[in-house]
Amino acid sequence: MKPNHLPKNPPHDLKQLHEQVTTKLSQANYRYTDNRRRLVETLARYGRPVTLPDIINADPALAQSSIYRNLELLENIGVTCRIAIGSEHAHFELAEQLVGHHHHLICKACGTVQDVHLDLQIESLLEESLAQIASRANFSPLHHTLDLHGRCADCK
Amino acid sequence: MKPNHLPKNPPHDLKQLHEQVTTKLSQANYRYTDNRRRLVETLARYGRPVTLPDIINADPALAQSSIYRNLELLENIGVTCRIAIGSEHAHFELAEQLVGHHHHLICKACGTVQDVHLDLQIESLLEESLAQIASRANFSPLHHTLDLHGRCADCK
DNA sequence: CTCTATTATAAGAGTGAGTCTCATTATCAT
DNA sequence: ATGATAATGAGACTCACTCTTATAATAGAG
Ligand SMILES: [Mn+2]
Ligand SMILES: [Mn+2]
Ligand SMILES: [Zn+2]
Ligand SMILES: [Zn+2]
Repeated sequence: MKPNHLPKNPPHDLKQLHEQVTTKLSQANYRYTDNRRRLVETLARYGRPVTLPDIINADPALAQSSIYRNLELLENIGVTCRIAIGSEHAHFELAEQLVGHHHHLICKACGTVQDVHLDLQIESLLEESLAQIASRANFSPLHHTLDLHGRCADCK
Repeated sequence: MKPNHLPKNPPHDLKQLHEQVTTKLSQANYRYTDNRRRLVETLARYGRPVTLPDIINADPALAQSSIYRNLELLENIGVTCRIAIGSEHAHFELAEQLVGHHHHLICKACGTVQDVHLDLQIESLLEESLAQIASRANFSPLHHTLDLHGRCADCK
């Protein structure tokens, strides 16, 4: 029912990603500066939600304040997404509009987050069930988040 | 964000709740002080995840530092739970050990969080699917979180 | 009931992730 | 080129949360 499953574009296709970001930026009358390009590229290279220190570690030339400013700008036009883990740092990744709907494995030990995809059948059953719950509570649903918490392969 | 309000009628199983908390505290060699009793009671009365200002608003006699300290202590013995919404304040509620497994409706406008229960059949299908995903990623699952984001009845 | 060791409290100082300011720099339009 | 606008980045600042520490409450021994 709900078109929550948008086409997934593999993050290894950097050129196509940059084209999509270019379009979104120009539609909002923003420039695709070198700073922004490197930020998007860093997120794409990681391929999983990362913290601000992760980003600076991958590209130390980027300034903290500029990264935060651009992450907010890019989030507003649907390029990136901020996710709230329990960790002291927020995590950032490419938006589902670009990389498709997915979920997260969150390691309680090292804090790393990994993308995973739910079986399409369960995903749609879940959507249906959540829509029911929402209408019962007179709640307007926008999107859901589903995280699995535990210990990653490296930490167990 | 609109102010939060306590429900008029406290649940009539408060006594049982206090008994359970007493047991957990004494097993860990902690005292069930007046501060801790009032904190647990405030969380029970709200019946949904609340922020620290919410708690102080409901019981202004409680000191901020004591609330934080006791919330951490109570979380360590499985009485309360801290949840990370995107909001500037963390949210706290009674642990699932005490109130059962459930999920959350999160309002993007006013920030309030509401407890909801998923259909048992879908819940077990989901568990199964997540277990598969975890084993495929060599990940040791502990628990999952499922939130529906949107606009609550009051805000839409 | 004292006395004492231990636990809990609370005011305020401290921490740090994230935001804001503003002077400088880059880019675009003419 | 010249002026207008957008973007940058260093550092000041905010504020949710933690830590310190002096005081208060409690349990247990005698
Ligand atoms: Mn999903
Ligand atoms: Mn569930
Ligand atoms: Zn790990
Ligand atoms: Zn609302």
